[in-house]
Amino acid sequence: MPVATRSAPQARRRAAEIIDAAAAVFAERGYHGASTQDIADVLGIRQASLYYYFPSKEAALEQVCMRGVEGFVEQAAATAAGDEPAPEKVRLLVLGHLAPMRDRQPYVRVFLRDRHLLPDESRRRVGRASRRYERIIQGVLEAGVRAGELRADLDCRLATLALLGMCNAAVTWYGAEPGATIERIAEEFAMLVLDGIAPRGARRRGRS
Amino acid sequence: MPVATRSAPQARRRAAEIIDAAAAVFAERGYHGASTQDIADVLGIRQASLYYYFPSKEAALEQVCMRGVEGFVEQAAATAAGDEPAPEKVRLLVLGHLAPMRDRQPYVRVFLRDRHLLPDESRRRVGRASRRYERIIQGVLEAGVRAGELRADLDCRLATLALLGMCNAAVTWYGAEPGATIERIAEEFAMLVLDGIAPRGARRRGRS
DNA sequence: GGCGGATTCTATAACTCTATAGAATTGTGG
DNA sequence: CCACAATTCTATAGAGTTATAGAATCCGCC
Repeated sequence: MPVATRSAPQARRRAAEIIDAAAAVFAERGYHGASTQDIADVLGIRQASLYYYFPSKEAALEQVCMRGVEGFVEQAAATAAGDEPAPEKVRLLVLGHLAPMRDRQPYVRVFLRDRHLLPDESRRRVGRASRRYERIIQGVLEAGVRAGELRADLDCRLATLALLGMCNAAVTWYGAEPGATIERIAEEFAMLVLDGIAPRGARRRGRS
Repeated sequence: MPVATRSAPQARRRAAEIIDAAAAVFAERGYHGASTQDIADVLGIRQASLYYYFPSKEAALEQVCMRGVEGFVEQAAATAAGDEPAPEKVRLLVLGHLAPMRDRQPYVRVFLRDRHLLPDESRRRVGRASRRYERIIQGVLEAGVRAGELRADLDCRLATLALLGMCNAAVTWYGAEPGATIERIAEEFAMLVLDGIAPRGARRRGRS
């Protein structure tokens, strides 16, 4: 019965190439700035041929965004569940957040910039995932404060937003900053978040 | 000779309203996602009437972006030239960077997201301004390190990028985070950057 | 070698968007 | 109240975009 000419793995690989091209084009020009013609050009096929692989441009964005988020929540949840001290967890969270920017930069970039353009249903779905992710990180910080492993007067909400903003920005310049590997960035960012840029002894907190 | 019917101030005010509308629409939907029709709808006028105020949609983006950057370099240069200690300068830089997000959020938002869509010449101009801004901040950090006011082993380049990323992200959620005024955000972010989130004594640097 | 599904192509409908041309309207200073 | 510049309008050209229909081609397998 199954008379498949091209093998299923072959077909899946081709489908992945199509989405790769879409991700690359969306990442470079933005969803609205990119045309399906641009995607076809990258692949060397005709614009209409794309519609064999996805039913609409929006559906392509959805696939790209889905690959852009995948793994974040799981990785963070695993880190949060570990029994390392909070500072070490923060280190792991930073690295876990930055690593996908090396491994699937275009996908993450599109997700971060254009997820709000998704159709209602999937937008709400990724919205929920994002909020869950934020809450995991914030939870790690709050637990750290309770355990006395992090500063007692920390505003965990703002610290979470700061951490995410700092890391997310990397997607815009990673690859253009010479010498900045993901590991180096992660280490430096973690150190910065944990200890700050002021020297060890000097704490100019309660006004000198 | 000058027979102006509507006074010049009146005309300038109207022109500002037009650009305000463009900024609001670009900020909400992105440059490519927004149509000139959308801008006209906000103003309650016809799409073609906009072209009395700007010669092209691109020119409107240019005006919005220009107002989005204006002041950043000047403010940072003034802070850098002051004689406060480096940590205090960092505090001022953070506040100076965040304040425009309260006072002209749509403009800053459009600038941050869509400046790379500008036509070549103006893109290069704002590119130069951005680089100058980054260099001022990085210069403050480097001077602080040399003066012993900041940690000696700091990577000033990455710290600069971290600081900017952290602050820039605020434009996406400021106004949606209840209770987060610009002053509170600035204070918290400055504290975070300077001292980190780890408690005062605990420095887990040279592995516990 | 040729069958049949998988893949790509041609052609085009239907729509949206920017921008221009020129007419109509508005409102103020003389 | 009128002349005239400033402002807005109607109408539309022209280019580009998404998506569909159906034909053509490809290719592993019998």
